[in-house]
Amino acid sequence: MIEKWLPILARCGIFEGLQTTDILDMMPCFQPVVRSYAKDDVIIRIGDLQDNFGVVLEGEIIVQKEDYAGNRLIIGTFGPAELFGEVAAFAKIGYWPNMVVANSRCQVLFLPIGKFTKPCCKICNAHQLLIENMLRIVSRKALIMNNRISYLKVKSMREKLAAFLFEQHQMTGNRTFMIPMNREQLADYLNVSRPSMSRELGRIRDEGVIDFYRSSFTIKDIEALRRMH
Amino acid sequence: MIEKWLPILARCGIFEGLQTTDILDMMPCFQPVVRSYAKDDVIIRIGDLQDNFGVVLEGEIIVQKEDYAGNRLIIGTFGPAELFGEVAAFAKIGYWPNMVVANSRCQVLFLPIGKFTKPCCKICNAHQLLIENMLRIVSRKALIMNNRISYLKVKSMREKLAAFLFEQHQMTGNRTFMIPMNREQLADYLNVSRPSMSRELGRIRDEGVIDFYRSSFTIKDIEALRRMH
DNA sequence: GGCTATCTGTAGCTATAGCAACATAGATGA
DNA sequence: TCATCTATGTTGCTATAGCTACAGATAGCC
Repeated sequence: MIEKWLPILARCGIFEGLQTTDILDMMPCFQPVVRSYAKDDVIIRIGDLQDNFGVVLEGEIIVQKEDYAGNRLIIGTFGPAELFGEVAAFAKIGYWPNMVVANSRCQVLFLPIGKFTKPCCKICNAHQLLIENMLRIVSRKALIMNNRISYLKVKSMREKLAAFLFEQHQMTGNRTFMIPMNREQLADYLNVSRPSMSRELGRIRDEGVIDFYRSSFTIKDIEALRRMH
Repeated sequence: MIEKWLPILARCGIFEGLQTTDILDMMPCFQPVVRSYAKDDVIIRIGDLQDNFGVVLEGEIIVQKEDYAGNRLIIGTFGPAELFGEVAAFAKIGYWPNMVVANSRCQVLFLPIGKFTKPCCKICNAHQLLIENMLRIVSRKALIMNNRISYLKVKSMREKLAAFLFEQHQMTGNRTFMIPMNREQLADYLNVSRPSMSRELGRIRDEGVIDFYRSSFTIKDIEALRRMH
């Protein structure tokens, strides 16, 4: 059953430097669990007890915060071979600090962290490597959050949008690109209201700096966009 | 010279589970550097090349972001035995992503990360422990940032203040406590303007929920404060 | 004691963005 | 093809918080 997902697992950062045969060999030690979810299923609720973390095998999940009033902040979206919950798991606080929902039909593998810090698997040399990989992964994710704070720090919506669009431009290396979110999600990502965001996007377009249609954006004046943030 | 700081290092999370003699033994391998700074000295500029991280030995440092207009966001303040820069160091991006300044006269120890991932020191058993400690530390810090995002997410200043004061109350376990920042710094921490914050603090006080004088705060109505966030 | 720095509180004005409500246009499905 | 639903754009009103400027209070220093 796990064999089916080996190609995905091999692309996963925690197993970097390992052979697929090694991964397969150590799997029984981890006693992994695979679960399936439908779109919009709640995978994890805030406060759920945690002794494991997730690996997305198929589909996409959203990690988010939500307050009593229903305001949502998207922490991130994760697809095949990406991890979630590993930060809280290794901080060992014992419960999930964020909500996780399915953004599409998806399959998720859960790995308990007990076996990571207490080596017991057949390939013990690999143990050291697993921890070093995990240290790198967690650090990277912490850094993404650090950058994320930069977004949220910015006061004006114009700056948030400029920073976001400029980053998308740099990531894709293209002046025209598709963003991986709809308006509602982008607003939740930048932590602003959708109508206000649409209004500001319109203004920036009217100034001739960008153009857009739905999820497709084109930067017409890169310098102006850079000056905005 | 390093001997002088052993009591501080022993309290440091990376050496948890090690004897002070072990710490002393492995120090030559790390080729540590100790530097002194005066208040307000810039310790690290954004973009400085990074192959190490810092341990505060004495005094206090501030990790912050600053934009061209001089707006500042305080990421955190760190005192004796606390680390800074280890997240970026182990994410291996090669440069410092935040600015670090001295909040008082201070002494800082810098440890290169090369020796962490490539064991070579005399006490090699300890190597494994160092990495596991570091994984826990980095995860915790990532989690603090995750919580920090919760603060910044909140739209209204009232909610930010309520969340902050409530957390201070829970941390100290006391209804009266001193906050470790002045008004200007608190405003930069919550990412709001100082006058607006003073105004809102005054309102909350007028409602009989809190009382304060300078850095000393007293919560008079815990339930009301809890309801605010 | 008196001087100066810095910190904190206050007030008025204004710009920004939230919100609700509605309009339009794709997309989906019977 | 039509009907429905969802995503997106638009508008007006309003509340919030930013900003500047100033005033009072405190602390440090000579």
